[in-house]
Amino acid sequence: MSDKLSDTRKRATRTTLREVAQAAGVSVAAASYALSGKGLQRRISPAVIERIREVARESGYAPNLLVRSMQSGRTHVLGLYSSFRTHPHHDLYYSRVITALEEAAGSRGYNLLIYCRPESTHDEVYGALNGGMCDGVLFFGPVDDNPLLALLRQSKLPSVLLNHEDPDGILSSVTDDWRDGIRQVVESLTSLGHRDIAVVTSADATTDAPSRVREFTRLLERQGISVPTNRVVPLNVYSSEGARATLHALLNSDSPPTAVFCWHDLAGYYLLDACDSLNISVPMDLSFVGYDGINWSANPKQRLTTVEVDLEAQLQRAVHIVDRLIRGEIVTPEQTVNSVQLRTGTTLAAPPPAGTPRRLL
Amino acid sequence: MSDKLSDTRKRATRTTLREVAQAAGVSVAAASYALSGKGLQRRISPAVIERIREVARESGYAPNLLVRSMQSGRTHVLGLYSSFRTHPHHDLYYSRVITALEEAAGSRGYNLLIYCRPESTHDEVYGALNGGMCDGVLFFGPVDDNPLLALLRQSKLPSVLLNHEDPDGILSSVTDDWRDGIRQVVESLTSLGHRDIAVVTSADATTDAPSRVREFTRLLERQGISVPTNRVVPLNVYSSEGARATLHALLNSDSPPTAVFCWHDLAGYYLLDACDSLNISVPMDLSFVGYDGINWSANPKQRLTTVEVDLEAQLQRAVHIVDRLIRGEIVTPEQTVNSVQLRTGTTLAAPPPAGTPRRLL
DNA sequence: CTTTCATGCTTAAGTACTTCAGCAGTCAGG
DNA sequence: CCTGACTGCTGAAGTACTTAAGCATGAAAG
Repeated sequence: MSDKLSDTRKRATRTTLREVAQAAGVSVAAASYALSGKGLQRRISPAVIERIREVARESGYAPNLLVRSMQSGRTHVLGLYSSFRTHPHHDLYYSRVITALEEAAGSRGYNLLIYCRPESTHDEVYGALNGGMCDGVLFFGPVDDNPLLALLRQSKLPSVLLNHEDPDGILSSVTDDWRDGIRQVVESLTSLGHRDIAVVTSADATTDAPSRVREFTRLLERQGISVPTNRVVPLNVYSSEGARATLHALLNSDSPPTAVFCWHDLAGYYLLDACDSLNISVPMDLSFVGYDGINWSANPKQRLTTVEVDLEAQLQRAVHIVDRLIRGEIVTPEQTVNSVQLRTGTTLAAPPPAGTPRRLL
Repeated sequence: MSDKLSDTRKRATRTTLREVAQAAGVSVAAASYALSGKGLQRRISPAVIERIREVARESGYAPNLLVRSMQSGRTHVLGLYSSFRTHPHHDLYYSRVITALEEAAGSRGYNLLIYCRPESTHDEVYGALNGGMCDGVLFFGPVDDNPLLALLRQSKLPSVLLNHEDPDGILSSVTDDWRDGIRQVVESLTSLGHRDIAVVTSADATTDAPSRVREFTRLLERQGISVPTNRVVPLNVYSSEGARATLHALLNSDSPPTAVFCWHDLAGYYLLDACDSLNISVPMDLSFVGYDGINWSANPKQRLTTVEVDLEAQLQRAVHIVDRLIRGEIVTPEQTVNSVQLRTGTTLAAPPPAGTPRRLL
């Protein structure tokens, strides 16, 4: 007989502790003690405890976690902010990220709150992340001149950057040693004798493509090998046609490159497929190297030579750090850099002998 | 000069509205009006509003969303509960689910809370879902005799089941018309003349494998075609070796099946690869049909004949329904069934003529 | 017969906000 | 000189809980 509320309010409001207490004929405090298990040491009689429990069960009572979190200051939720627009071509990578994060977060008692609206303003995002709905934040995205990072640094919110270090060194980060990974790629290419090298990048600046590509060309130039701009081509549409178009842009020349570095493996596999359909033999005509170590294992004939990143370990580490920041076990930021390893596949060989006429298309 | 709190409490507590109000020399109410934008119609002078805003900006103040949600009853968060244990072989599918849900949720103003601990008890999960942290729940998982569903039905929590209908018809659901999909598979196989048919299933009962396989064998039996138990084999380890082992179990006989139905596409693609390495020609020696319509597009040579499911549309629909339930625009549950279509690939043909000696291994 | 103590509960304060109602102060109109 | 309206803010209640402190009762101890 809730005379007033049930008439005026429309929204089906959940059972509250007060209602349970009322129905059991006790005070709210008694109900709280009974249901939290602290009843006995707080001297609530077993009979009353049982009665309260019974009422709670019957009414489907579930304590309001918002209130609980407000008081305890803990939500047991980790926020995941990703500036990536979720394009299909990120699926294989993003899927690994989500799956590994779920595993890592769950094992430490956290759920995962995925922030779904990258088109918001920085202030909106900051408000959402720092609004108390999550205990800490994992931040996926580019780091240069990002106003959001300034807000995060100012806040006390435990945060860990993924894949990028904080230029200011204020926030914790977990990254792969991508500079060394790129170095390994460059070294293996040049030591095999490649000097005409192309790069497949992404037009999407929120990905890791720009930094990888920049480092790649920088290192090559230090060895006296320049990468002309017409040999840096984006792969934007991840389809057979898109891959073939990119390949055309790369190879339609009398002196096509002898090797291609792809900023991530998925691009590499699409291009390998395009090579196949265009009768370009890999690695005899053209070598390929990728990045990320994606296990495209249902297609084992051609395994891309790539830089293997232990993404799962990195994400586990990130959750570990943010957990310790949340618990106050550490206060100073930690920058973790995981080493990476070039993994030999079937797509890298020495270039054709100099002077060989090469017309691939 | 927070004399007491800052000494005793250790956790770095976020800036509160009270602190902002104090610093600006106004009441909490004034600060609230100023920051919420309702200042002018509530007659706070522009000068004071500006002062409060300034203090808030400097202190990095962000309103506590837990409190706001507690009062408004809205968190703008959708919970995703999935009983699937996230195995690598779910990646391609789960990735589509997450990506599509992010998109759908974000476009309607929701973030996504992924519940990460399927090993919890039903009461724990119920408490977490119904604890007020999310406005509604998308439920991914098996439906038969699930005690969690009983709790969800009892609660007022807006919920939508994905991929399975509520047997009791109380909860809303969005499913593909999988019975019809299976029917199309059976019809296309039998009309081509296949009568020796094997099934690849999963040992994991929390997947969709059991219901699909049950329906498949049921429909075959109604046509007088029985599927002996030794022709129902699980594929559990998603690797070249695992696929080869499953293929051996299926084909190591003098009368091997002429067609294989795989409960989902990923299994199908792994098996196609195993066939390739064992020199079994598909579809001449053996036909394959899958389910889900996964776009394994970097491997276009062999396209699995499969049942195309518009997962993205379904998830969008699910978010739409749960949104309307949350807003109270609909009260009665809605069962949406999306039609599916057998997509012709390269892996289905008529069986070898009867009497042909067949020894595939 | 009073004091002490344990028992079994209740009261109330605090959490960080929102929002309604209200209260001084000023000014114009009658 | 009094009334009414308007301005610019404050007080306090309400949100659903947790938890320390307190209070009434009865039994045992002195």
